[in-house]
Amino acid sequence: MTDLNEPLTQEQKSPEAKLRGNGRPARKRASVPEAKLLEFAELLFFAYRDFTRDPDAILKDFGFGRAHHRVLHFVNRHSGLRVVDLLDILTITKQSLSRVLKQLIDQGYIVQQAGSSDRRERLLFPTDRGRALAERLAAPQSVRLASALKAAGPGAEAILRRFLEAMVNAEERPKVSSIMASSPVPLKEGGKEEEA
Amino acid sequence: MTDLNEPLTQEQKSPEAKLRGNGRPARKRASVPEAKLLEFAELLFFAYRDFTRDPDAILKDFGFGRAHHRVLHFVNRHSGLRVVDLLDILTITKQSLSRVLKQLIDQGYIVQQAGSSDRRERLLFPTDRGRALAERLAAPQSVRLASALKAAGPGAEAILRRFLEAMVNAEERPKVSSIMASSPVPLKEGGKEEEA
DNA sequence: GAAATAAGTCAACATGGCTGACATAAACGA
DNA sequence: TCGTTTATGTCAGCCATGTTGACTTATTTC
Repeated sequence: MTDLNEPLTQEQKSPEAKLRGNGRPARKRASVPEAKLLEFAELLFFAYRDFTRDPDAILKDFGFGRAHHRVLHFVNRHSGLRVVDLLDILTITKQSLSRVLKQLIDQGYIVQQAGSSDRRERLLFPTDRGRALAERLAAPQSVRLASALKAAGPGAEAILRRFLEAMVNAEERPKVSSIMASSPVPLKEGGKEEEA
Repeated sequence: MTDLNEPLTQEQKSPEAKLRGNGRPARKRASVPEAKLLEFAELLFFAYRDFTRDPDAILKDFGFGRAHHRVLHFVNRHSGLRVVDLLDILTITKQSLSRVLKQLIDQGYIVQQAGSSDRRERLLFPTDRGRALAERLAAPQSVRLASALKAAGPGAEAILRRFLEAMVNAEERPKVSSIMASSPVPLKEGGKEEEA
């Protein structure tokens, strides 16, 4: 909304200002003004801040943190993925992943199964218990998303999808598409599910 | 609190299932199906993951972290805000804020000024240096947002704004609006700006 | 003048990132 | 067949940033 140009507090403008020329776009297409872009950045911060609130509260009761949620989510939604896939998705080191994954396995939320074609691989699957927790964590987020999409108005789904996809690093997009396309693979029975 | 069920050794329990009834929405309006909502949740994760990447890399060169970015951003965009405002925005404790704020002040990115009507208050302002860093951190994010908005297509701005606003907790919305409406307040001269 | 408020500080602790080094099993290539 | 690469796991320690709790200092307010 309004607010436009942004006062510029002091004067003499300070050093940088090397990327943005001035205050007026002038040439080029009517691209979104800088000030408006920064508002979107802020809104994104607030939206994400609250998006994670509900699951965080639930996780606390289980002695887990947000890192556990991320792992459990992707294992549940794309079960059968490998450890290396998870590392790639989360963009963390295997040592970091190891810590939370181990806890989820030890406490019976996730099980591993050696890959059939490559037995070095450890494919990850949620247990019933893991699915239950994943769904419980997802529930408030789904409610929030559904109501926000509704509030956004008609056409929001397609536009938001394009927006979010374009926010991802270009080189990462094929990877993200491929992950999102991967349906959950059923756990092969017969392996030692060490429980259940 | 609660502590409820907790680990409970094996499964044989599958606690959840209490929030979601089944798999079919059946009645109600044609709301977005659960699976699609979870895709948006994933996309939001990927988008935010990459949204923070560029500034994180820059911050590293300065010996700062994401927490410094958040503080500097809000002080720059809404200069003159009080410490308590910042706590409210970030939803962290003052001890957490204190650590990063102190560093930003000590290193000349932010200055404080006692409030004129209430001298207990410490109003926060960016220095030239602080503004410069804030803008440098914002630049790649603005580029990303601008291109994502363009990719989203016509009408994206209004829809995205409504979506993001609705993603914020309802009780928080007035606060967020008020923050976003607050233009930067100029630093009153006479204080000691210790650099520039 | 007492109480409430804004801010700051110290200390201890938890989570979840990181690097580096190294181990094991399985697959692969020459 | 053997040596290398790959997928995974693990130990040890460090860092950033969140937490709680206790307490101090100004300043405003009643």
